[in-house]
Amino acid sequence: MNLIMRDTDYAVRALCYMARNPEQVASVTSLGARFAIPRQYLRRILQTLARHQILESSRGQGGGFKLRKDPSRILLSDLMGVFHGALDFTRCVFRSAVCPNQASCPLRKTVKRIEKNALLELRATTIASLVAGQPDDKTRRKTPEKRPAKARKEHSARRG
Amino acid sequence: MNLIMRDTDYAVRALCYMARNPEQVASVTSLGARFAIPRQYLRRILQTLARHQILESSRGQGGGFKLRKDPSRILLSDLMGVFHGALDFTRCVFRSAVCPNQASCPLRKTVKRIEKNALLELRATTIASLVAGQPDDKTRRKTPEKRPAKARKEHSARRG
DNA sequence: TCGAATGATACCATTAATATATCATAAGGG
DNA sequence: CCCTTATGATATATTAATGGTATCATTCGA
Repeated sequence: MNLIMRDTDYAVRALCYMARNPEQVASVTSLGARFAIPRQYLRRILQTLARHQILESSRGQGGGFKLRKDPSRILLSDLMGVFHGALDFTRCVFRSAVCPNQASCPLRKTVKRIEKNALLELRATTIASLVAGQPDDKTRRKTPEKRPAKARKEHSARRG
Repeated sequence: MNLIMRDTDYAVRALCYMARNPEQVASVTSLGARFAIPRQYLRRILQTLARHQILESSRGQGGGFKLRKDPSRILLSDLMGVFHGALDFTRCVFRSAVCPNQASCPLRKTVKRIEKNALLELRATTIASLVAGQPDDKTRRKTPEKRPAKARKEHSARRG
């Protein structure tokens, strides 16, 4: 019952960073180290975002990614859509074979109402709004830079 | 991205039926046939509900299940909790190892807000309210009884 | 030309979802 | 009394989704 998946979450972090550092071309290696995200996984994520015109990429030495779209036009709902398709709380369960009276089914109506409200909020949340809601990078600098870029992913406490 | 899982959905159907037929002791076989739900799966579901004091069971010939709790006190959120634990849209993703600034993280706040609203609706939805929202069994009898109780589950069009 | 970077994509491991199967026990009916 | 129909408990199987890794090709700057 997870609303935001890991890939979406990782994407958000990387995008927020890029929004706060718009001039910089950020490489997967540096971003992965900074946020402790597995390199190859993050790489696939950013490549996907580039294919969707959200990022632009440059190859070769000194290459990496930067924003192509304005942060205020990158909706959380878009990102979820990129990685998992459009939000659909009723996928499968209410498919016609199982639930023949789709139109009237009150359970479906309830779920659809919840979904609609969730979608409104997800569309109102953008990279820009997330960055704005966050303390500025310079003000809260406690551990970020001194984290030894070691990606402690292995102990990956699931269900923690 | 499914809010209601199959087991919860199956449980809702069985419970709604029992709410509409309070005197009847319903066997897994009859319910499974009526709603085209796999027998053994439904059985495990109802056994779980019995363990949670939502149903009472009787064994042997003529046995089966009936409601123990009043339909208006069986919340949709409860059922989800029985099968999948309490609703938690932020499970795992925001665990501390990955998201160190849990308190301030604006993404987390957004998700928590969505979750809170969803929970309000899920708690407002009961077996009683679902039954009330549904046309009475006798009035809408179009296909229900003539469905040949054959459980067309195999073609199970996933992602449909 | 070397090395650091992405593009594309195939592969792998774990977990969750969705069942199915089985052994034991209980209870009613002939 | 035993057969059939039930549930109680639980182990096993199957499939898809999730999270992550590896690799080959290409690009580009020093």
